[in-house]
Amino acid sequence: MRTRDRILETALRLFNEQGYGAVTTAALAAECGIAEGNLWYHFKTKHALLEALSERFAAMLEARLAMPASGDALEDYVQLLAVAMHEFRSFRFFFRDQPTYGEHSELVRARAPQWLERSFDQLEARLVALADSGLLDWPRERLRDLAINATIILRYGLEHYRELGVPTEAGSGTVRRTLERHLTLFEHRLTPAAAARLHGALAEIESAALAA
Amino acid sequence: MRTRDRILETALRLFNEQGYGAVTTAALAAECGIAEGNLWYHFKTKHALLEALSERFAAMLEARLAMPASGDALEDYVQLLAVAMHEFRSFRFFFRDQPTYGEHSELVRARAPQWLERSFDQLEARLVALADSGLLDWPRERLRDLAINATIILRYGLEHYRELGVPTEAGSGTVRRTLERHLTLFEHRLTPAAAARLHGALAEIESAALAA
DNA sequence: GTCTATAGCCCGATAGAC
DNA sequence: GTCTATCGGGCTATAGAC
Repeated sequence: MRTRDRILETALRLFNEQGYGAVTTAALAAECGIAEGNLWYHFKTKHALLEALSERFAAMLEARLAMPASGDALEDYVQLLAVAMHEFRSFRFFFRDQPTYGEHSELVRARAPQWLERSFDQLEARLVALADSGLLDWPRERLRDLAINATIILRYGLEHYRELGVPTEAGSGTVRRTLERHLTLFEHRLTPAAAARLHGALAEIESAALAA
Repeated sequence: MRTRDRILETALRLFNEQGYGAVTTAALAAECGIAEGNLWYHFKTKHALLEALSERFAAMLEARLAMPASGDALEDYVQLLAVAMHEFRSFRFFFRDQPTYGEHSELVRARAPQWLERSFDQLEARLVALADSGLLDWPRERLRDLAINATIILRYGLEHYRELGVPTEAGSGTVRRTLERHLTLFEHRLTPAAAARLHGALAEIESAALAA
């Protein structure tokens, strides 16, 4: 069973780096240090490998969507940001290459709209908690637009820096910069104390991700 | 010379719909109504076809970046939005598929960072004009972050709706919705009159794009 | 479970007649 | 300029020995 897991981990890494279509089964086998034929023993097709990764991806998303709130609105918001940014990087190719024709699992393509809507719900709920705690002053009927904009900024953060020619590996500081800039969306409507606590907490997210 | 142009137009349409890698030269020739061999008379390689499209893309970008300001800050901002949204749709695959390994022209990959920075400059300048006109109340040192966030929201608008499962063809209303939501970024800091004028102007952008 | 060898396919590109 | 015919190569996947 260890070979199968090593294939999955190596495939995920290579897909994240180069994209599903650009990674040949020959290259994958070489990187795993096994013969190409052995690949087909563990996965009948290349697509089956993608489906196996999709299930791990789905599990990670569902775990994040089921994340309980502690009651400390500010802490909960930061926690969601940390988990989400980790998710974007861990399964980067699912987020990045989704549009590319034919490269995606039916599982992901079918559930993506609902996952996205539920992610908006989740982020919006945490923003509502901030507002209800008196830390954020924002008209409630516009909190959803704020949640959607924040999601887009955070989600495409890595690709934004890649296009700028900035290295995006873990520790590059791009996650931190994305998080800081996303605060521009509503920072001026936070209490000064809440804004200060948020800035401090964001600084720790990237280092926490590196330690993990 | 007309066949060459028809190839370019058809290729651009198919690439925008399916991606460069997913469009085979056989499919392209069939869609053009010509033999595949004829393709190689007009373009030595598939990559040369991409380079030819890249030059048109570059020309469109440079034209937008050189767009003069009329002096009416609000009018100029709306005009920039209209041109940019048209650009995103016209050369959608360049924006969408840029990360996909090997699918891009050296020309685009090399110039992308500078184009992006200059686009931020351009948008920031128009926001500064809004602020200087007294229509927008925003701290000047944070206008660049606002410009970057706005660019990301606008640029990934189509892909955001695609992922949600919403049709994104011209006339689908997704451009209008993206423009409206991007106003959430700073609408509350506009004078009421400016906000009203902006909302009215945005409504016309999509219909203008359809007429064009 | 892992290997070697190879089949089968599709794609980009060439050659050369018209 | 446009066509038909075909090649060479790379990729996914299979067959079968060990």
